[in-house]
Amino acid sequence: MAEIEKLLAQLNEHQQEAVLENSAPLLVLAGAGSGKTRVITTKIAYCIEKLGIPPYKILAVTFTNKASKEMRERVESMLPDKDFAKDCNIRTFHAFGAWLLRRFGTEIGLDSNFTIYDDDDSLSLLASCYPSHKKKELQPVMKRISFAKDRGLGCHDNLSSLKMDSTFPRMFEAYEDKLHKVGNVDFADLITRSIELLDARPDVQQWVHNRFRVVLVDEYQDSNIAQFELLRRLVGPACFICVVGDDDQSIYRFRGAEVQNILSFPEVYPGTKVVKLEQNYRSTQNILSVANTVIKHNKGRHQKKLWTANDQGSKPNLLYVQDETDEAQRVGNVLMRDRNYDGSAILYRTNAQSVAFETTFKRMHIPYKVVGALQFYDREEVKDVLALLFLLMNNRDEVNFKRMVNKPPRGIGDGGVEKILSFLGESEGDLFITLQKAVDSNILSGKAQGGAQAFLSLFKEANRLLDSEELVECANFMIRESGLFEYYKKIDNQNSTGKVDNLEALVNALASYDSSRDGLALFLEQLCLDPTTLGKEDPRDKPGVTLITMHNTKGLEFDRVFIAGLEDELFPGKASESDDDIEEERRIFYVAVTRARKELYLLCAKARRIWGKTSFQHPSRFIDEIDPSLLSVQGMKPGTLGNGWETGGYQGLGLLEERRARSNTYGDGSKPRREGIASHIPSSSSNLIHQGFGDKLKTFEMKKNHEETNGESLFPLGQRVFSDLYGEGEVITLKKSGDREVIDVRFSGGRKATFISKFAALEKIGGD
DNA sequence: CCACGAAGGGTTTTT
DNA sequence: CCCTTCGTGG
Repeated sequence: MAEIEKLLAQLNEHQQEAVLENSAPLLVLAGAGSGKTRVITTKIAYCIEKLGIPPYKILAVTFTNKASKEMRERVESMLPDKDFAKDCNIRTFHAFGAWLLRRFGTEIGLDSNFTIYDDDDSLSLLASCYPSHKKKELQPVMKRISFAKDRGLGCHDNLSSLKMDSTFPRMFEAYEDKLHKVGNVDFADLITRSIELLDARPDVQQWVHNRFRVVLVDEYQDSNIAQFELLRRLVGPACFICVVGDDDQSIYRFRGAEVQNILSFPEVYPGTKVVKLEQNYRSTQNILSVANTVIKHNKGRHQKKLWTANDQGSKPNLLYVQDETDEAQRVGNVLMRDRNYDGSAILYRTNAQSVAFETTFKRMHIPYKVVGALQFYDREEVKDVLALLFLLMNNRDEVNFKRMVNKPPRGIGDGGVEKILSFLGESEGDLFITLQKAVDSNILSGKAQGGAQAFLSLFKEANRLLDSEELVECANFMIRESGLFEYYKKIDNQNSTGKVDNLEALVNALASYDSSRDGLALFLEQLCLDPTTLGKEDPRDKPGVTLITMHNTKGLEFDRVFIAGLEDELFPGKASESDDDIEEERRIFYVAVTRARKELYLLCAKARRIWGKTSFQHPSRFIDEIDPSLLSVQGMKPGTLGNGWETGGYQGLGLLEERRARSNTYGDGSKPRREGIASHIPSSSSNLIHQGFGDKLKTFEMKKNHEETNGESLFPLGQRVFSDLYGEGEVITLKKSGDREVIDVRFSGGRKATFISKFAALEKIGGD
């Protein structure tokens, strides 16, 4: 009992207020590092210990697997009885939906053995509705379908807001029909069908209302409309609801997250009490200043004053580096100085960026762990075995049937599959009855006939093994009898890939589950909900530097944070076109910066290999948004040598390599360009470089331009200029991008080049 | 029906 | 750079 008092005593006034309020609906607006998770976990402890609420009556919802794991661990560490924490329903929104549907799905016609289609499977399903369409064409359609479902829209609703063509509702409907027929659900269904369930079955809703006395939602700013609708239905009249969020940390808009949810909460729940947490306990003042100056640039946000009583701390560092290898090396050097690997994290925008760090760190013998990357689940061989297991659970699963019926090849080609599936209608969707009928009718070719029979008996025996609760036996049998074992062994022998080892690892993972059909179901479900944690221990337990995407770091904190790849078109990403897109990217940056407790490093490379081609990078606009006095800068910004970013100054790269890289990147002009800086590079200037101008490439002397920028134009349109390199010319275009002025200059002889005027080594000539 | 080779095209971010 | 897709020859 004294424990809970101790926990409370550690909280500040506002945090305590948030923990102690347990009747009125509660909205906690919590800035980064303000102890938000601590409030939720303490609240859970308080509800159990002080208010005597049974743990199983508490539901705590998060949005990412990592966050829910984190929360569960923290609650466990707070409660004297570990089982209490286990009894609490601490899940992601999707995992909760799966939990509910597994219990009551039969009420809305869902089989109890449904499995969950991931994005790939969903696309395959849609493709099976439209065999003549290419997957490429269908992908955006599938994306829209998911998006619609995330917003709580069904195929019969008004979909005009999605701006799709008139065939879209039809395709949406066809997909939904098919999904119902095969008896599985997709990710969005975990939410939308839960809503459907609660609407269709008042008795189930009543059960839920009786079950949950307390509902807590973390990272509420990331909830989408469908999740909000589900939440509304979960909360009964006797249920206390508390949501916690920060509009500055909303980074899942692409998935339908609706910041509006946080604003309208008090309207939906009249009498809502609002508590604000504005004291940051995590970061130094210097780090917080960087975060604040950047997020200030967002227009659509609530003013709030996040402050800290912490030390000033050291100045955050900004490092300009040559390329991604140099980037990793510099980070490695910093790490080697004090060897605080465990307390350090490298944050990047895209998963692909981890590769450079991994290879460099291996070479430098720096321990590291990659968090969140699909390493195992993604493998072809693993997916194959899982497909067999999915099919074993649900014999209507057409996607996985098609994947495996002829893998490894057993004589059933596309034509054969077509013939088999023509019996689907008279088999009530059961693919094995379908297959049996096809075999009986003798319409398959000789080879296909034999293959079909083999596939049938494979599943017959596998089902028998599963029914006698020999799950591991069953999996091993399928792997060997299907021919996958031999198939992958051969591949392993040819190019020593270790695929058979992965098959073994998969069976090992399976072995820790109950040997029944239910055990298999649980295994598959956990796998679908969190594919990153298959067959290996939690990577966070391993010592070493953490490599992680910025999205995945939400809720985490580190003594030292490196933010890699602060370059235009990488971060903010290439597809960020609208102001809203940029604001979302800026929030991601804000989240990343505020993960750091003591030290912060920002990295910006001048060149980067993307798809095997080197492209020259431009510093991220977010760097420009930081007051330079807040940073300690090392290395030189591209363009500072006075020649724009096109014509040199990239020290450290050989001329040959540089020239080749240029011609690759800009030479053919085929690279799609978005609105923004890059699009202002005229293609003729690339020709100029392409035509062998490299001969004259040299490092130019820095020629500083001392004129003030002040948002004033440095060069009017038509300004005559002189360049040491090009000779006389005239400013032909002039654009502003943020506080950068970018000009194109045409020189005598027709050559053109692009400059940032602030840094351009150009002399004005003639009248002004 | 299948294996192999050429060609083309593609990066966000997560459940 | 890697992965999927498409076309050919057996």
